[in-house]
Amino acid sequence: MRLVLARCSVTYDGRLTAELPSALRLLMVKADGCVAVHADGGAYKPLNWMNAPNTFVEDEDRWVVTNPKGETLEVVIDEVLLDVTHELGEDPGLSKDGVEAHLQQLLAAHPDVLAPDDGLRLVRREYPTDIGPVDLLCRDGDGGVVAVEIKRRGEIDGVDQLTRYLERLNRDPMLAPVRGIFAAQRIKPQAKTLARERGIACVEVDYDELRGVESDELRLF
Amino acid sequence: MRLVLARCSVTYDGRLTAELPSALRLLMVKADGCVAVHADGGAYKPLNWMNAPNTFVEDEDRWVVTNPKGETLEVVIDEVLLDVTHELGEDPGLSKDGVEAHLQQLLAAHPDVLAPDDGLRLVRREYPTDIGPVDLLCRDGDGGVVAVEIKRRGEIDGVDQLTRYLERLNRDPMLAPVRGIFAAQRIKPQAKTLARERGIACVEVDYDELRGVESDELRLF
DNA sequence: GACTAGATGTCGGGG
DNA sequence: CCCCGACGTCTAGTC
Repeated sequence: MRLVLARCSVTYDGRLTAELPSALRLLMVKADGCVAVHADGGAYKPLNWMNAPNTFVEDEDRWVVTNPKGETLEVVIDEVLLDVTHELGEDPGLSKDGVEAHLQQLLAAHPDVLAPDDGLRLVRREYPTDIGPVDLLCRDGDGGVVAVEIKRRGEIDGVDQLTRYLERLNRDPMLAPVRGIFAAQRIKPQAKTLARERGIACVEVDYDELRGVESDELRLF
Repeated sequence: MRLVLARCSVTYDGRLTAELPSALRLLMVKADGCVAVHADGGAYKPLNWMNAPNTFVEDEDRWVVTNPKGETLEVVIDEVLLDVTHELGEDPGLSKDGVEAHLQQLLAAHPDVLAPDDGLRLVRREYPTDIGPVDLLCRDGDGGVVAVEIKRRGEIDGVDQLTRYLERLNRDPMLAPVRGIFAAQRIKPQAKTLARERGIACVEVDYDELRGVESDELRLF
């Protein structure tokens, strides 16, 4: 990784055109060749950047970065305060926990939480349709089919997504009629309203409680 | 801005839980207090980060960053290769051109491009509804109302967005019936299919050609 | 503060 | 390679 603190101006020409007048900034060049131009603020997003793969041509006071898509980043350097290079090596990488996948896993194991009185049983996770997989497909105690869309945060586009799935599923005479459940840790009022209009049930799931149920069960063994 | 190259391990506990085992990384602390942990690859996105505002507590070999939402980033430092601090000052900022706003501007000036035979005239840009503004509202030669949704890239959620607007607009007896046009530089097949099912017209707009029309008109003055 | 829509979104998975 | 959905999305704008 190479770090350069420099007074520089930058132009990007690609998916859009953007310009940065001359100022002090950090130029970061990573081992994979990607380049980022950072100001001293504004979260982690750089002002300008070019992701790998790209070609890097360095002149005395000018960098030209181009990529196969024909985008260009040009840095004109007026003054250099720092220019250091270090090899960091491969990163062992990040392990994550607690995202939507885990919520889906927990609900797949405990579909009853979604509708305590309906006797829901899981048919399949990621049930395929021609427009993508439904998170959970279940049947209730009466044999009725239930499609479940799971989000960490329930917003209006999630309701649209479930609506599209229901539309497809209901064309299958083996499944129809299919009803929908929209499940999330928190569901926004607008999303609830839209769901109600469309006859879709909303369930707000308590993630910590669900993990509690899970660990209770483990404790039984 | 402070730049630290260090062998370190990192944990984040907040919207999710994430861990990074010990390795050489770049720690970047900006003037606004935000912290980013970068590996030597993987585009501009850091492995872990905490955006401002947050509180930063530094020990001999441990950083603890917390924010008002109760999220925590902890960095345990094993070895420091570099630790430099420079004041960069306020950045003059980025100027952009060519995004969706410009496309909307061009189409507002030339709605005829969207349906050459219909005699479209612009009624209003950003026509308000109770769920947000429609990009363009037009009338055709027969007085029929047309709602236009503009995207740089036409995808399925854009069709959903326009569908929601049409639903609202068609409740207004002064406007109904309202038909929809979905305009973008490129429209994905799935989005076209969904639009067709819903009776929404798709128009792929040539941005450069449209700019050409614009400059031709300017030339007439 | 809530809600909406845009982003050079980025990133990862599946066909 | 494109297509698609998730993201600690982030961010700017409106109400």
